[in-house]
Amino acid sequence: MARWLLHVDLDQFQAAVEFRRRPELRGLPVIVGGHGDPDEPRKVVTCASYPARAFGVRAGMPLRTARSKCPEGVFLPLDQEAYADASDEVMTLLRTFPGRVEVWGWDEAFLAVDTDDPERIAQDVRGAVAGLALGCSIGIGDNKLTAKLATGFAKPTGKSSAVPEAALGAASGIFRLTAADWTEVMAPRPTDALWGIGGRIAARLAALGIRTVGDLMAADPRRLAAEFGPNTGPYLRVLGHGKGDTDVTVDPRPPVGRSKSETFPRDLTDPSDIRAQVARLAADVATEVAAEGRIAGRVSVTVRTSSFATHSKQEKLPEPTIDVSRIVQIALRIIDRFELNRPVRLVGVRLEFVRR
DNA sequence: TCTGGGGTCCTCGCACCA
DNA sequence: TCTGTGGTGCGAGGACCC
Repeated sequence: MARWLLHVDLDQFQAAVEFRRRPELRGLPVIVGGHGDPDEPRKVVTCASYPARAFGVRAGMPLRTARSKCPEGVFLPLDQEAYADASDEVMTLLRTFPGRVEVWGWDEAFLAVDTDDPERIAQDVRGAVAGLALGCSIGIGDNKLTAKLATGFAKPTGKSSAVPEAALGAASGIFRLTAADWTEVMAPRPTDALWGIGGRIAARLAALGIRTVGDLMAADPRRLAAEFGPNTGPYLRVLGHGKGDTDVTVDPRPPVGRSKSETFPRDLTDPSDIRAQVARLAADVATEVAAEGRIAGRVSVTVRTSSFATHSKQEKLPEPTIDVSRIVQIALRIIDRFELNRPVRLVGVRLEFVRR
């Protein structure tokens, strides 16, 4: 029997959770984000239902833009608690299948299974998830990278502009991608089709004449190392060849840190207002961290100005602490090191934990 | 498309020290 | 004592992901 990785990705997750409690919204262009008010400035779309996507609405788009593209859209506020509960339901269900489950965010998981018929298991998973009144797409691969990319071809919308021939019949919501068909499927695609390569790295690759996955496969590793560093350079080439992690970690890794940030509806200019917001966020995040019994070893403060320039300063604590007032005091000391001479649109406070 | 919030990991420059 | 060098820790920033 062979080892397979199944990447399970819930479809239009936040919208689907809303459909469960408001079935009358099914089939409508639903847009979830912010407080559900499309007039609210500086809030963005978290999830658009497939009908809303047909209007050009996308995650990350300002709500105001979404409304101009889709005036008849139904705008709903985020309900983190409901999504967390729904996610738990799905992950609990996945753990009833033979195999190992690694949770990957709210709406994704990897399932490692030993089988000669991974499609059969994928169909069973889809059926079980449908029993929760949710939908999912499943990518089957020989590692996490191929499984994850396969999901993109299994999505109902046909996420990619050029869906491979084999996926055209994938109304089943399942697609398999392995080393055997990697070159045929992926080589003609742009480098940012790969999981882990975004717009910035794709642009830097393009400057080296590397535009497609096929180009990346043939690239000189020394040249990549010179451009991207001794670790990232060779790693990019490995990605290009479709090699990926096969380890599935059942136990969640301990978090490295916790942060809170806020973009204000209007820029802040008064330093005392900025200090007050930093103190509030620091107190919030420190209270949460203390409640979980974690110990902060480092405090970091981020400031984003009206021009979107983002700067952060940090301080390692002489003694790790869970004391909220002490953390607030340090955060204020850090914000006082900034030159607050430009309007500020966002501040954030991050705590990094001491490993125990 | 005037660009959220919460994460993780990597790189680079600098200071310090042996 | 002065200078060079290499390791290490820290701070800042970049990039990616959902």
